[in-house]
Formats: sequence, structure tokens, C-alpha cells
Amino acid sequence: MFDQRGEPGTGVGSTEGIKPISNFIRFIIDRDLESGKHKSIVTRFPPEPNGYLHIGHAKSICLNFGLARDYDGVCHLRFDDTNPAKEEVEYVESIMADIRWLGFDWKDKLFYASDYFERLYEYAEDLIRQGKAFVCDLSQDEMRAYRGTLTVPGKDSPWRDRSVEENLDLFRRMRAGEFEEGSRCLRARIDMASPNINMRDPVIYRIKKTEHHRTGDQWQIYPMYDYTHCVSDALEMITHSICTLEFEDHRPLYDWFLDQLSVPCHPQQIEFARLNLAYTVMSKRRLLELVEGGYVRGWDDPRMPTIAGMRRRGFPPEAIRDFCDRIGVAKADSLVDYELLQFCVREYLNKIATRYMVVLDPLRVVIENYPDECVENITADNNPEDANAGTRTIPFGKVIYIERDDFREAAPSKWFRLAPGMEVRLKHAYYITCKEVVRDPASRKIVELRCTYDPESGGGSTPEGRKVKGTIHWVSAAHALPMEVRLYDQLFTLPDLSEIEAGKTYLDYLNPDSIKVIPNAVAEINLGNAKPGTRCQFMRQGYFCVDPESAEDKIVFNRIVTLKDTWAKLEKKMESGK
RNA sequence: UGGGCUGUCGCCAAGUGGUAAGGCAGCGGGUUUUGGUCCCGCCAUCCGGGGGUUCGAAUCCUCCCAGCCCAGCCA
Repeated sequence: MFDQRGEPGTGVGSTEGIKPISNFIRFIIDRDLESGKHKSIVTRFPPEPNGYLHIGHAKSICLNFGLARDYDGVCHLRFDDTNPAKEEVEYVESIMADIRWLGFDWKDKLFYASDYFERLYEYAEDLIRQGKAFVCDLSQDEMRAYRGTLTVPGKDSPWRDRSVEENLDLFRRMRAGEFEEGSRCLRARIDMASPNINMRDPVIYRIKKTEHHRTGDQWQIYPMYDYTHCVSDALEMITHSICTLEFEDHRPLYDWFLDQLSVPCHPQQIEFARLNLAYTVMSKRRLLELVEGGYVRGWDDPRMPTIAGMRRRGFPPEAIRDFCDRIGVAKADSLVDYELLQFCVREYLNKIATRYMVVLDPLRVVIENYPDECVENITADNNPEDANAGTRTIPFGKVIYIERDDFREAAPSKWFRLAPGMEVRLKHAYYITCKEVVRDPASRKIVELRCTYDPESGGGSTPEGRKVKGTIHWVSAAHALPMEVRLYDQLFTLPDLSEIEAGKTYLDYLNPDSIKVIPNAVAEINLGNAKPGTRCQFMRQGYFCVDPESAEDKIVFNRIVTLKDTWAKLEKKMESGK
């Protein structure tokens, strides 16, 4: 699959099963290991607990934990919880569950930025004592005005030259809760004329009288991301601090703080391009809006690109990891085809999914020359890809259901399925030939097919080896198990949601057909005790997963992904070719 | 029009001066009791564009073009 070997210095390490493609981060790590800069690596995944994880986070998780695994290092899980206004324990818990479900383990390396609040505070006093931080009394509006613009340098704050003593006193009183929110903040004293706006005396601490989900009402002031993140990394002895591209401009500030402070080490920040997936959105803001606006049924709606949604849909973690390995890691903005994700899911499930026969849109078929009350128990293999998967028995009788779409009254060219006068194989069972079409007198809708079977074709082949072109799935009417099946399509109709037409919003591109509920599908009896989370293949249709809402008296399946459908493609081509 | 970053096949992406990996998608063929799987073959004389250095460049220099990010007391 991957030809490249894990040679030292090539950026190629070992991974689960297959060789990973080299990338610039592995290249940097190899270099750092060879030069002796590091003996081993420590990475970290630093989510803010203010939302659910999505497939973009999965890329970062696979990267950070994968690197640690491949290089025999460790990866920390650290919650970046410096903004109590947005963060909740519900999110902390869902994030941990999602990471575990994806198959990664942070062992005992679970941290919270809030664990460092006291040390962060002390370091801030250090900064003040060095004359590198000051308490600023400018209002938010004033500060914005003083900051300048992209092309115009900023102006120094009038409070920039307060004495160390005054700054220390004010900062301590900030901590003590003496001042109102927004009345003052602590700022780094760097350079208001810097072309990099992040360096224009950025805020380090703000007053916030909000209760924190872990520290309660202990703090009246909270540190900002830029200050917190680099110090937390250093305290945890992170070697490579990997983040997304938008933080590239923040790197000088990351380095500046660490250069001023006597921290235990100075990690290297490395930025990579975040994942964009066709036909979906990835920003927390938009995902939250989809949930709160009722456009989907929750964070775990099977159409959502959240880990929770994908899990409920039935995507195996193995497939998601494979996908994350295949998309690579680079710095160019990209939009990954949805087909790649589908491929990963199909490839994994093909090997392990038990096959069943389920008819989504039933058409009754009576086999006229089959004995009236006879029921045969047919043995079927569970998975042709896996000789050890065993077999199951399926009842067969005189009346069966087939897929309405497997019958055409007027067969188009290259039609291999059922049509008047045509013979097909019923999977695992007999050859049948369509003799008559029965319609409802009023509606003219086809309600039944009258067929005959070849008694010599039991098991799906005849003694003389007569061939049939098509094989279709079926379900015995007398044993049919009713169930609900939910079919999903893309949540949006636009592949690239960054290219929204002027005057429209992403919500204008919601796909009205993203979910189609089939309340009355019929399945073979063996699916009767399928438990939520169970994945299987509905033969000739796709891979499906039992929904958590499923119950004994109402079985519910979600379609994970269809099988490739060469016929549909051919038919479409023939139609457009006319 | 300040700063930072990026530009290699439809989509990802290797490549680090020696003459364009791989995957997905697509196309053609074979096998097949899933029009699934599997197998075989095809798919960039060219690396955003122009100059230059060199025996030799996607890789170095230079100019240009295009796209993305930054003006939260968010992360």
C-alpha cells in the first residue's frame, strides 16, 4: 500500500500496520532526534471544552497521539479551560469519551490549564517585575483604537509606564476581585508598532467574575490563550506543540513569553493545515448553530461531522483513523473529497461486516410452482471475505419480497435483474423467472409478481451449470422482520462551504434530502436481536448500523455508507447519453 | 495597499539539485451466487507564471500572479 519504508531521516516512522507517508512534522522530529535536541518526544492534544469534537479534531488527535505512538513518546490530553464563560463539564466528558472511542489513550497524562492558574499567576508577577507587563486601564473600545490597524501602527497605552510597584499592587487587587470586569487588564509590554498585531501589547489577564467548572469562584482573573498555552506546554515538557495554521502569527508571542520566563523548557510550535471535508462545515460556531437551530437532531445526529455523530451513524473508529492517516499532514489549505472517507469505511467494513438480506422497498413475489406450505432453511455464508465468519440459516417460502427497484417492466439494455420473462438468481436460493405482473386495478401500481422457480437450482446453481446474469436479494414474506431504516446523504449541497454566494449563508445550502426515513423495510429474521451499535452489510445495498433508539419492538438501522453502485452509474450515463 | 503562510494530476500528497511516489476519484478489461469485493491495465514530458544560476532545477536566486490567515479583555 505504502511503498516508503521507515528509514531514519526520511520523516517516515512506523505506524499501525501500514507505513505512514512522510510529512514535514515527522521530518522535524527525525531531525530533532538525530541531532540529540530531544531523546524522546512529548506531544499534546489541547481541546477547549466548549463544544463537541469533530472529524477535524480527529485529524489532530491522530496526528498527536499517532506521533507519540510511532516515536515511543507520550501524548498529553490537556483541556485548555481558560475561559469559564464558554466551558462546561459536559464537553470535558464528551471529549474524553470521543478520544477513547477513537482508540487513543492518554494514560495518566490528563491535564487542565486551570491546574496551572497559580503558577501562571506567579509567572505573570515575574513579567511585571521585569517591567514586561503592565496593568492597563483602557476600555475595550479604547484599546481597539490604540491597537491601530493592519497597515497603521498602534499607539502606546497611557498606562504603559506604570511603576513595577503600582503594577504589582493593581494586579494583586485584580486577583482579589477589587475591580469590575473590563475595567482593567494585564498586558504584555512588547511593541505597539509591530507589524504583527499579536505583538502589540497583547492582553495576558482579564477580569472575569464567572464561575469556572473546575476552580469554582477561586479566581476573579483568567489568563488568555497565548500566555497560557506556551507556559502550559513548557510546564509539561512538551517537545513539539502542534497546532493549526491560524496560530502561525501567534508563534512569535509564544516564543516571546517563554523567552522572558524561567520555564523548564521551550517547546517548538509547529503549524499544519486544518481539515476541510467536502459537503460539510467544521467550525464550532456553525455546528453549534445547527444543533441549537434545530437543523439537526443534536450533536450526535448521524449527519453531523462530529465524532459523536459519526459514531452513531456507524463509522468505525478504525476507518476514521485510516482516513486521517491517508489525508496527510501539510501546510496547504485543502478540501478533502468525501469519497475518500467513504472508501475508508467500505474498505474496513467489507472485511468484517456480516451480510444480511434486507428489502427496503418491498415488492411481493409469489412463486407459483413452489409448494404452498413449504419452508426451507437455507444456509448462507456470513461473509465471503472471511472464511471464519461462519454461516446462518435463512427461511425461504412460496411468497417473498424483493426490492422494487430490482424489477423493471421494460428492461433497459444491460439489465441483469428481473423483468417479464427474465430469469435471475435469488441469492443463496433458486432461479426464478417472472411470468406475470399483477397491478392494482385502481392505481395501476404493480403490487405483485407471479414467478416460477427451477427446483433444480437449489443453492443458486443448476446441475447443468446454466448461468444467469443477475443475483438479487429477497426476504421470505412469512418470516419478514419489519424495521425502520434511515438513509443519509450529505448535510449540504455545496462541496466547498467556503464558497458561499453573496447574500447567502451556509444554511441556504442545507440538503433537504439529507435524511430519508423508511418506516417499513423488511429484513431476514436473523436481524431480530441486533444490538445498538452493531454494524453489518445489507447485501447489495450498503453498510448499516443499529441506532441507539432501536428497541426490540422497533428496530432502527442507520445507513453508514452505500456500496459502490456500478449499475446506477452506468444507467445514469446511458440516460444522459440519449 | 502591514505582517505571516501556501501554490506538484479532478481531490489529497511524497519529493530537501540528478531527471515527477502513493492513495482517492475516473477510464478500460478479467474474475465473481452482492452490477460488492478482488485482479490487471491506463491516468502530470511536467511541478502557479516569467527570467536567471547549473552539465543538470519541482527543488537554488529573482520578479510577478493567485489563494488563505491576522485588527476578541475567544481559543
